[in-house]
Amino acid sequence: MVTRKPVPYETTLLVRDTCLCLHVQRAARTLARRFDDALRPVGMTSGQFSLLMSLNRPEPPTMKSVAELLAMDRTTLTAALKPLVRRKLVRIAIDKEDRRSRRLILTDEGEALLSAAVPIWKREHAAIERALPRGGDGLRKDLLALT
Amino acid sequence: MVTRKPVPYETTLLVRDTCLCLHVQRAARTLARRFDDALRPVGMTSGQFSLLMSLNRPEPPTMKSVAELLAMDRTTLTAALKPLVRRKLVRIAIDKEDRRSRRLILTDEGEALLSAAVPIWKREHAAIERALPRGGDGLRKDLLALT
DNA sequence: ATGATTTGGATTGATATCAACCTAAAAAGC
DNA sequence: GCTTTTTAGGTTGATATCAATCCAAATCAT
Repeated sequence: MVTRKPVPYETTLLVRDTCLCLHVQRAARTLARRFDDALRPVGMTSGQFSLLMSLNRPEPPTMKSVAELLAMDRTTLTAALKPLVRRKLVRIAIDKEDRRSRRLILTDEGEALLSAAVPIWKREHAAIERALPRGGDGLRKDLLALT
Repeated sequence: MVTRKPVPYETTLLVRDTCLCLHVQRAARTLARRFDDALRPVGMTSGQFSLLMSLNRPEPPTMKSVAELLAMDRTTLTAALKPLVRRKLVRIAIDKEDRRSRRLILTDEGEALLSAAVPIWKREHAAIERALPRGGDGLRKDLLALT
């Protein structure tokens, strides 16, 4: 004889109310949508903003370091770069010192687009911090502890 | 004459250190990977776990209500259901009262798989809460405020 | 009632995500 | 030196994500 409801409903409620993976995914989707909407006028998604911004350094970073910074898989980064390279916002160059590595170079067009996005980010981000009862610092600490 | 570096490096550091969208995305990726790894032995991803668990109710929910609960687009839910329906873990039935709506029904196989996943979730989630300096409550509050 | 609007989903197209597997280059061991 | 191992990325295949668009059913307005 097979048990009909092997998972009690209370467990479902417990997961729904406490699961941090679920809560973080929900917040991630909501925030991404919000920034996607805000950045749409300049033709950029939230993920592309984070990626382009991470390339704005004195020394162009390697793919590995960017993937680690964004906590994403290296192959995800490869895919994410394709539309940016196609739009000539990013250029990929083989590292002179280590020919396995690729340097990710923000082009002038990429810089210009990023520049247009910065005030949008500032406005949106300030609004989000205001919505948090205790500001963003505690949240950032917790999120860093998870990474 | 075109300005060379329209976005100051300090802005990049500010975004990297404070952007909640970025921090939440990073944590979301890291947590998803962690639960994906833990749940792999039972053949389920973290997202599929959340989805299947949300179907374990006395009354099978509609797609709209599940999409809202998970804060995901309705079309994302349509896509996410396909592999689950194919594996016969979920069955989709037209609502009797409103023929536009679909009721998502957890099958016996779905229940069995979910049942196998619950102890894994409990173990993993307890470990994550332990890693948070102030426990998960503050984090959950903040994440809810963002959604 | 009946025509207009709203609502629940599906489809298509683009990007995002990662596992599994592959290649090439650098580093380590001998 | 030369072989083995490690490391940086790429490719493929599957699922995830959402915008834009469409369809059908329910609701609203008159």
